[in-house]
Amino acid sequence: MSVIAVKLPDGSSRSLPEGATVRDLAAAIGAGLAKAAIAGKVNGELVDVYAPLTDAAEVAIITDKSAEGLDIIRHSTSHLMAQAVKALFPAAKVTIGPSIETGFYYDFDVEQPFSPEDLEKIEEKMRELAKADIPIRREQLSKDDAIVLFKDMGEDYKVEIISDLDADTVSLYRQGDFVDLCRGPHLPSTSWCKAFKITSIAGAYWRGNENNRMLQRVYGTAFSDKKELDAYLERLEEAKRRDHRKLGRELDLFSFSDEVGAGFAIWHPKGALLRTIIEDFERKEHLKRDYDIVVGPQILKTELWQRSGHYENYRENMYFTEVDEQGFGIKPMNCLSHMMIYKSHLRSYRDLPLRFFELGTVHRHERAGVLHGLLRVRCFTQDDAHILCTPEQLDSEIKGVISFVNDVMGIFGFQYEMELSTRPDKSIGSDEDWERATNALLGALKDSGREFEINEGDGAFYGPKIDIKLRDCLDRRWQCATIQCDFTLPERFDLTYVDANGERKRPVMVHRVILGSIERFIGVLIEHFAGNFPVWLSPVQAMVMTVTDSQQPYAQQVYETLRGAGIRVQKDFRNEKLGFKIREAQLQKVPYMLVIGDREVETATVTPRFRDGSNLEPMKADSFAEFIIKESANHK
RNA sequence: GCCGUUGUGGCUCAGGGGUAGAGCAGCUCACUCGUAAUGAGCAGGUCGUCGGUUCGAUUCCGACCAACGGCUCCA
Repeated sequence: MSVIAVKLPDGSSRSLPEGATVRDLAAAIGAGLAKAAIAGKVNGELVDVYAPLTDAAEVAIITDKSAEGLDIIRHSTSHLMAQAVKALFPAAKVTIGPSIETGFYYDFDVEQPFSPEDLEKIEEKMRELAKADIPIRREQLSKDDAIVLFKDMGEDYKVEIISDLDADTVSLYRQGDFVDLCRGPHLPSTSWCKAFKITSIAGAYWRGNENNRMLQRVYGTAFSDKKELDAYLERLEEAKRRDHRKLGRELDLFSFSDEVGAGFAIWHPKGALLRTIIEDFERKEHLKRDYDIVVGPQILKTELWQRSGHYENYRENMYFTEVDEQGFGIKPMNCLSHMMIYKSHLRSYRDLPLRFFELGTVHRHERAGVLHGLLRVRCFTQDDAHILCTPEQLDSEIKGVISFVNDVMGIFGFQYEMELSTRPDKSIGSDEDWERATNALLGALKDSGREFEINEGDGAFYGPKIDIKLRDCLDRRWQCATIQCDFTLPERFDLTYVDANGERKRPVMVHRVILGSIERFIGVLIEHFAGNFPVWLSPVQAMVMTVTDSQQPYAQQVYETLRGAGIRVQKDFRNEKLGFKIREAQLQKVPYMLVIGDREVETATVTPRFRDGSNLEPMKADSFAEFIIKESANHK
């Protein structure tokens, strides 16, 4: 019998008998590894443990410790779920079932949508099949044979997928009587699915196209062991506890009302104060960076929207009204008035760049099913700016915005990632303009030295964009900041400036937001801090509370001193037990509580108690005010 | 917009073909109290909206509205 030699990741090589598989290799290295091997990577390609090795191949063993291993576990678990569904509902047609970031899903075409009880049955069946330890084996078939096979089984979707494939042969995976078209690799057998849970069910269009039939998508998650699964489920619970819709109500920040209308938040005093703090911060930061604050109206004539292209491309998202037989569009974006401000003067190249900043409130008619708390609303305020500059200034302006984003994200304590989105199908403007704009963004991204991704066809209709996704403390990503190039609007509005030679030139425009929508940003902020806002953002920074009625006069003095110093302070002089007042302030997540008892009255001090239960040293009320002011200035 | 689930007092939830209950919050009274809930009493709902079935609907049926979980779309 001849012998082959394979190379391992550490550079060493191993001799194996011809026909040896990945599993054999793992066994040759050690019994522990053989037990942990769920797949292999041969010459950079993932394969099953049953895959035979070839001479001189570079081989790595994949275990459940790696991201690739987890991916395979999830993918195989989705197959296990499909097997269970076919066993319980033979009429169900299988479609696709990939692993995703948080687990996996499988889409089924069924006459009757699954009920919660069905899901329980499916999960139970999955356990049963996993326990049976059914081997999962790969088969290779010609395309035509595969089509016949799936046609005979009535799996029309699989037939469609295979027919679209550009290959002569396809691979199948068989586990018991269940067969699925799949590239693989998969786990050695079903018993390797050890820790999984079906999490939810939802409708999903076949191939993601809303004109197609709606399928039933069953979501689940899987991990290499129970402990990690439990940790994930606990994280879901934590996310639920932090849900900004729940905290928004509990902290009395905002609400929604049927009578007001879907997607329109109403801001209660504490929420409105939080907004104001953020908005004041933004004005200050923009003025620091040479932006000009501007303000435009809420509705503008329909003809203006026609001229800008919004009427053509964005009409279905806009609200329209009529006043004195004149049509108006409620603004879904702030750019138009900024354009008109630019046009109000003859501009020189010496004026540029011009940076117009507006905390602009916009209305967008979002489809009913997409609304979600503050994260997706129909009326929101953007920290919007339009930069008008010469083509030569474009690069440095974009870099300036990226650095602005970096500063602000640092202050709020968010990590972030950047993505470049290119020209979509529905768009306006010439190919040359698109290319120029895309290159400008690409150049700035490369210069930033940070990693970024490219989303083909994801740009706005008027230009390419950089999207910035911040990452919260639960590692979730949120789209907030965006930087969008626009060579089209200056053209449509015939914006010009006079260059050094006295010639009329066309400026370039950049739309950009830093926080994006104040609403969405606050939603993210609430969840990120679980409502425990840092002192500089807390709508109520301190609560003065008395032990008994007798301390009221002094407590009132403390309250007035702090109010006078600009501290956001409230008082609780109710005739309640101290424990009760502390509990309430604690639930309201107020950072500092100032308990005023006889001790404080006698020494004319306050003893600040932080919401984590720790105390500061007793101090005079004005020292406490200074302390809060200093903390706030440092964005603590 | 599409699929599924849900809709009972401010909040969390029970109930169910014969015109509704609990806890918390609210109000009143007593207690004057030192770091996460003092006690007692009172009040509060045309059971999401509009139709239909029925002697009778909050309960059954239908439509609409809204919320929730997704899909598609997006700041």
